[in-house]
Amino acid sequence: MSPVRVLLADDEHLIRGALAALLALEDDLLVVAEAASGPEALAMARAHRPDVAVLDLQMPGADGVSVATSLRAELPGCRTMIVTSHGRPGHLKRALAAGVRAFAPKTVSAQRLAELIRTVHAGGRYVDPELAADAISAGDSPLTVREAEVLELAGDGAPIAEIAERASLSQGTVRNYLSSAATKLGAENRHTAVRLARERGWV
Amino acid sequence: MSPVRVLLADDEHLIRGALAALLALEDDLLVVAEAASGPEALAMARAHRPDVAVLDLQMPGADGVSVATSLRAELPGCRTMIVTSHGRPGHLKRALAAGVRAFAPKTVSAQRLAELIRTVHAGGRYVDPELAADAISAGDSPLTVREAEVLELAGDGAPIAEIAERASLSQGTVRNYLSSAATKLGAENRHTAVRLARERGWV
DNA sequence: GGCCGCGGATGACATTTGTCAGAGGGCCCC
DNA sequence: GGGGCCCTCTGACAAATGTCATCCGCGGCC
Repeated sequence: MSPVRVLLADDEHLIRGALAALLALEDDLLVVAEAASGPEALAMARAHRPDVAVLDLQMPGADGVSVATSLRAELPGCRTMIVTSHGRPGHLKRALAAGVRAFAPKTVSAQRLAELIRTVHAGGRYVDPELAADAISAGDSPLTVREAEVLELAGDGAPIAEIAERASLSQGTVRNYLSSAATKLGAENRHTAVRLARERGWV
Repeated sequence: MSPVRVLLADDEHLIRGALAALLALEDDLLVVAEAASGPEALAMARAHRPDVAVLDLQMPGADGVSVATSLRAELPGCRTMIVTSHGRPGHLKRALAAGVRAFAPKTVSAQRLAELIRTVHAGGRYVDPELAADAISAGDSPLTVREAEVLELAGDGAPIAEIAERASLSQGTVRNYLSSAATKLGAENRHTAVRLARERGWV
């Protein structure tokens, strides 16, 4: 049986290299390409057509989920999985929606990762139980589209005026959205609201 | 010549394990202990007395810099180095002040890391050139002790009243500190001020 | 058609925050 | 002793923000 062809994408050279070395020890796995950014991961995937793509969630250029979305369209035969340091419930949700087959934190062992790659290649799925529990308990976002939009623009602490301009809304409207978003999230003001929404992966 | 005894501390099992495997390939390096948190790193160091401690900056319990500080006091013979994903200028400064001998981003290769460990063991020092440049251009914190303190309490978006209470200050004083801090940082409001100070590693 | 509910928008009003001037006390250094 | 810097506080005013009542348009439903 021919080995599983794997693409590794992670911007941290140290980790990517170490991972490649470890996976190389497995007879049935073959790392055929490595990438340090989202776009590079796409290019490498096109060139090497891997069976499984192991993607870091945070990468320069394009994050793991958007890479997975593109891959799904371009290389339907290529299964994708996400590995990440900071798993937020919303990320998991977005990832699954993008057709990602597995979602694991970087706290898993290399042994386990190898197993996951085999599982995914065989058509299976896997989601870290703890992340899954978080995602379920966090539930769906109670925010409307506009609320989330405005909340995102408020993310870097910009004043209302700037948010209003960037969203092409009146300042009053922006304030209402922020207010209702904060109420829904149980926050005292928009800044804590932003933080909470981020923690739950809703922005 | 006996090998360099190395302690690896990183909360991401995947990376720690992979790293250990890679370093094991070097004849002159010996990973004698691994830890997944700050306190565990300290305990392992006490038990195994490594020559060099490779510490992740972000760990549960206690971050790399505080571990380095404790190690310096308890095991003066143990050299410390920090490896991190997100290098902020202020972290570098704090690390050097704590007696850390090397500071590198996780984008370095394992080969390079092995070299660094040897350099540090031999008494040398190393700072990633890019991080060093950032640190120099960022300069010293213009904030007074209290300003930084209040700014930190403002970190999670709490209202002034709460900050004042937690800092045991009058609300007016808090507002003044936040205002002057924001002015010094060139921010429009305290929230962007917090963000900027965080980026520069001043809080 | 008429009615209801809902997301979206607006303006008015109250509260919070930012800014400024000033003032007293403590500390260090010349 | 004097000067300078920081800490703390106060009071007052301007600006930003939060809250609320209300209105509009749209789709579903009786």
